[in-house]
Amino acid sequence: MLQSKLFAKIKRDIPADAKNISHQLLLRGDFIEALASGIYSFLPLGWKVHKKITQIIREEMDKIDAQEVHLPVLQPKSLWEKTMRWNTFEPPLFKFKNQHGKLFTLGPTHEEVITDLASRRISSYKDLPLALYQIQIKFRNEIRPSGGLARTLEFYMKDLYSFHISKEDLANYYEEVKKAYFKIFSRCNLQALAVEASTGSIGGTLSHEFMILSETGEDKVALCQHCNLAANIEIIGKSEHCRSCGNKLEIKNAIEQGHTFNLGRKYSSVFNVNFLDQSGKKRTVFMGCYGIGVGRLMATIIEVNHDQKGIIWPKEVSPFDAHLLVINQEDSKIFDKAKKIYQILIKNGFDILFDDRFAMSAGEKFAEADLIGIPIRILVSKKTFSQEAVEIKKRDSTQTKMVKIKEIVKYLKKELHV
RNA sequence: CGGGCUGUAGUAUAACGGCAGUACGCAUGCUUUGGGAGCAUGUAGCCUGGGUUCAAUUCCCAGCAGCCCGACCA
Repeated sequence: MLQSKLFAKIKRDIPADAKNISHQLLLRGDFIEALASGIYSFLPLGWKVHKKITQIIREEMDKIDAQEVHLPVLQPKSLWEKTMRWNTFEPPLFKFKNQHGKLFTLGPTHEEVITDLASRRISSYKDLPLALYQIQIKFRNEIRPSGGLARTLEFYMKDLYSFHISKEDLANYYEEVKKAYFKIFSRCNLQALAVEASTGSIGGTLSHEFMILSETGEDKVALCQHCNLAANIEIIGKSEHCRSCGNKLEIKNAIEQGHTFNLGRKYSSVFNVNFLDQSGKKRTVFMGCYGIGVGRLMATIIEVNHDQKGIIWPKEVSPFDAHLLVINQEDSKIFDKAKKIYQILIKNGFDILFDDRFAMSAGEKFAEADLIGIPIRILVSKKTFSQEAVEIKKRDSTQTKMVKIKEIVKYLKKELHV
């Protein structure tokens, strides 16, 4: 991608309305733009990152044998009355009527839809276990959206639902999902912590929140260094001591980034998701559901991975593989060399942002590159031209390194592990 | 929804009861080019409605919008 054609207006000033560092950097780098409170457009840079994150999630879901589906956002009232959540779901549903006066909601989650669907397709123990997921937009009528992408009224969520013949089978799968979640967060360069949590509007018998420790987090988690107990402070009450070993608890700020629920038979019994076991006896399935907010994850990655100059994207979620900059480009030989290097890189399958812009000082190009945070910067200049090389600098380091033009492809393959 | 704060150009801001200013951006030209360049000429703005007043961007009221705290959440 030529940066001269990129749909992005990178801003030098910090937007007055943004307080969170991730919100500031997303706006300055023109990854997103607000339409209204809690409602954002994703611009090309931001949407590329969003797609990278969903790709990681897809890969990890596929590894635990979950199959991707796409369920409706528009959901009829009747479905929500079955679970008694039409008037009780928190935050309240976005509700409206169609032309015939029939009531609908914009789905804030999909337990009703998926369980209803499963009820017509599961009839035998041979149909189980089953895991279905989607990465899809959710609408939540929050009292107060905040922090840019941290809490929005509409956002993409990966929601996974699993169906099992027994409590034990569900418990085993639940652990597999937890492992997949840790993998997803670690690929985003985040350290996650699974903590015991309350089950809220979703319900069920047990739940874990996936917390990313961060000063800017809105949640507080209690940690026991002695026995590794970790819980949302919501569920430990006023106690300052670990309930399993009595050690003093440590309280830390964290961002809730995912939530897994053991639903038991809460939904399956309402929708009659039954099957015949090997002895021909009718039984009701056990269910789990598991969510990750994609937009919030994008913000959290920035909260944890940035410096004073801007974002430092982990390579797996970076909008581009590398950022190619040319300076001293008034010398057409140097500009042509940079163009040639760009061609070589894209021919080898790399996704490159090429800062081909003229009439822009070197300092400004560097500053913008640091702001948008692509992990590898490749510079072509007067100095590198004479050496038949490029200068490579990683975003998270101050070191630079000369790499011969002939060696660039090899170098990048090694760096990006492709 | 309760409490607080704020609305001036694309962005960040200043001043003012009497012609609205600066910086960045953007456009054009010339000069510049290894860490947010220089000069010149342009471009573009007082959230909406009502009230007070000779006169309101400024003061008052209402509305609308945004942010922050509370609550809730991925």
